[in-house]
Amino acid sequence: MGRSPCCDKNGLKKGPWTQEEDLKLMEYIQLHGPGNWRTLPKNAGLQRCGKSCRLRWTNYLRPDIKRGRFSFEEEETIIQLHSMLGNKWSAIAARLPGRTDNEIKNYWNTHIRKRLIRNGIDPVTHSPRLELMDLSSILSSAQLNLSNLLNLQTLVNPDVLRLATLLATSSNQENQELFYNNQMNHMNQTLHHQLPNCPSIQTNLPTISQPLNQESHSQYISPNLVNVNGQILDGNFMPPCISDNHVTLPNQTQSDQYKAQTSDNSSLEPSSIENKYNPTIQNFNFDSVLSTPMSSPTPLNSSSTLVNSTTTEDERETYCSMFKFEIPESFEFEDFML
DNA sequence: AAAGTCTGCAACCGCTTTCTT
DNA sequence: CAAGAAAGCGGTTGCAGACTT
Repeated sequence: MGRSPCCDKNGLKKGPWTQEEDLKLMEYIQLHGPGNWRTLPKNAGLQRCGKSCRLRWTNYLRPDIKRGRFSFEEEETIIQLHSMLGNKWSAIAARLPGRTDNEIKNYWNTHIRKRLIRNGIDPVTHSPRLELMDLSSILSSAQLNLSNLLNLQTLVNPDVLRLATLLATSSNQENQELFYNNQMNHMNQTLHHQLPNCPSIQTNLPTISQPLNQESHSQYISPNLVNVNGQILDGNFMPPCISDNHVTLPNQTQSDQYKAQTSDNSSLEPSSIENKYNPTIQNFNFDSVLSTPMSSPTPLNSSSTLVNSTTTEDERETYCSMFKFEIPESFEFEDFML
């Protein structure tokens, strides 16, 4: 037969914990340690069920809990892990010392999720969704703020980067360099976060002398793995060419160019921006480019098979290209997954 | 200043997995 | 091996405080 019931639910207290209850629970755990939640409430003199005690301890009273705002690095880690693990909050929390699954879940739902949607990123698949994009917020800041959007997302999902490269056909060298260096710095940061011992990437800025057609685009941003100082990396990035107030789409005539007046668009209503720029976006066939055989990992959802020790070579490559770093052969996914 | 709305988060609920007998 | 309880987990709710009208 099984165990006896953990607690009689009748007459047990629910709702917010009082200071006195917290004190009782902490004192008891300091003396006896956590665990055996079934008998703990009775022994500690609490009118709560064991489940409630466990939750209170793990989410609030534990001494190693880090409170306060999430740092940029923590946010970035959450986004990366979520793109890989989905809503596996406990697995994500295991990678963020001092943070609880509940806290991460709340933070995701109240902050990160909303911001991704605002930036046109589907929070479930981490893929770009133009219909979700808040054009006004993107266009209203200086330099189109495109690099900010991309900084956060390109290392999560290459499709976003590919969208950026679609916008990268002017020949403004200064902006090419700016964006390229920005991307490089961010890539190195993320790389070192994942692989602390990996040397920094240093490559020369490729020169784009004229707008790329789709064929050369595919060639240019194909998922070639490049060997950088002995590390195999996905070389799938290139600098978009964004001039001060124009972004030129490939295969577009001058009249179709996506003109964004960065100096005055802050005064535009979202609807007027949409009306002004939608024709260009609609005319351009994103689907045809996105369906070209580039690095496009299958979007993960919560039911997707997670990386494990039986992960195939192809799957490894997929995850590599997703995050732009190599997963060494010796890497034990099972350890990672806890 | 009051009422209504929004936001953040602690805690609960119910389902699944793990463990014990 | 089966039954049933404990533990774990993710989704949801309810409330307090902040913000807006």
